[in-house]
Amino acid sequence: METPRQRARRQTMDDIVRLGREQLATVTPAELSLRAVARELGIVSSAVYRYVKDRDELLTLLIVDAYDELGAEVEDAVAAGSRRSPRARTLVACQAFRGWSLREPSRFALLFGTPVPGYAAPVDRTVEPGTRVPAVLVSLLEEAWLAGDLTVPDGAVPRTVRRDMDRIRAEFALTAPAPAVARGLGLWSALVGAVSFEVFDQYGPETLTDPGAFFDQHMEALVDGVGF
Amino acid sequence: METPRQRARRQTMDDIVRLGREQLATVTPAELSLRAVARELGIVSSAVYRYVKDRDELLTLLIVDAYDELGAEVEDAVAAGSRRSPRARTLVACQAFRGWSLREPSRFALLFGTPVPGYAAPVDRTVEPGTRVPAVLVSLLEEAWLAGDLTVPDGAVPRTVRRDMDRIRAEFALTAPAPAVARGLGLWSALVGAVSFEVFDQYGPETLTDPGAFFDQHMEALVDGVGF
DNA sequence: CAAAAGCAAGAGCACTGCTCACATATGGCA
DNA sequence: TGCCATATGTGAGCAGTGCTCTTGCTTTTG
Repeated sequence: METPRQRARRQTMDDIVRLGREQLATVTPAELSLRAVARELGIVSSAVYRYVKDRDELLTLLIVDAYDELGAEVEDAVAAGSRRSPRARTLVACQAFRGWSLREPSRFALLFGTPVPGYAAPVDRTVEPGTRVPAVLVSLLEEAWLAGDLTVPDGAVPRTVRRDMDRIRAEFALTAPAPAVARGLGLWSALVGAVSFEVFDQYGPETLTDPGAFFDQHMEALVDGVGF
Repeated sequence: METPRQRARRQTMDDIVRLGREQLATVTPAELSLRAVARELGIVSSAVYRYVKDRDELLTLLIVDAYDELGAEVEDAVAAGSRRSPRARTLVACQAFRGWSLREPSRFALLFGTPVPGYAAPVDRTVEPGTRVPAVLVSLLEEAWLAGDLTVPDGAVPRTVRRDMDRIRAEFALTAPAPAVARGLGLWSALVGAVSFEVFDQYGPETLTDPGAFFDQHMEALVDGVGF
């Protein structure tokens, strides 16, 4: 049974995360303010430390929150097109990733931008939600491989890289060969790079009038490169 | 002739930029402190505003500084191997980019990470130095095209993208066709993405024991995809 | 030589994260 | 039911930040 106090605490925790998330809509992660959260919560600034140890603690909560929302959105998008080819669904995943990121630039920055000052995300809490999107990509790769729709790139893979890829293959129980996995990982970093360019306005000013079309084009090229 | 006062001012300006750069070695852009610069300069905090209008102004100075150093380093690396193929030199450029970025993570973050709060880099001062690296990539692409060493990807390019690419082609006086230029731009964003993953530790923990080898592998794949 | 312009100092405002001593409300237990 | 520990909220305070303004001094300039 949940005592009223526990219930109140849980609600307050939820409010804190919600207010933090709302704050991230207008402000970058580095300037996220605990005092502002307390203020909007109608509580004196020091009281918020009863719920959250640190500013870093709040960041961790928001990171997990963002990873989960992003992961769910990508997973849903992929699941919605479950009758299409792995290649097509991979493109859908990329578009879903981009969509969320453009809608939530500050939360994207929280996950993939400059890490905040001395903060190191606690591995045990962020790794699992943080791997949801790459897990989707990797499972689509595997699916394509099993269906015989994946062209394995030829050319030797350095021994060190092969070992790393084999570890990943074991972790995700993949049968797709190491070179393909390596390309998949490359796709992941290239995807984040492309989205990061858009979200952070890295393309020169006025270079792309239709960034969406360019993105789709780019992703198709990348996916082709993977061997889909 | 330079009056002593002008001379002193110039030196102080140089010191400010130098101290800022040194501060960036241990601290992320978001927590760069004007007061700290003033302190190390042996000056009271308010006096630094005689030289630098804003914290943003200092950021701009440091951005230009970093772009220039990075640009020079990449250009030098490419020039050093001037007898090699455009493809090989493109890979050299990527490696040089990665090298500088890993050596200067905080300055990399300044250029390619989360943009600081309300700060928008003044276009007239940052665009020129900021395009040095992409300019190198694009000139290597052009060189390969002129040498007949570039396979133009087939497949149609959406009209909007084609227009954007044509604008870039005009700006850089390129004869290489639009689809190739598009792939070149994609390479640029993928390169930044890959380096960003390393600098910001985006790959899971302990996934890559030999990130350099993976990077080289990945870049070769990307460069192949461009058509080199 | 006097006026103007440049530079530095110091106080002050508003904001941040975070700690601590204290007061009050709540819940389990005797 | 009454008591006592625990949970929660308060307010003051410290150290740090960016930035502004007044005040005094120094250098350059007309």
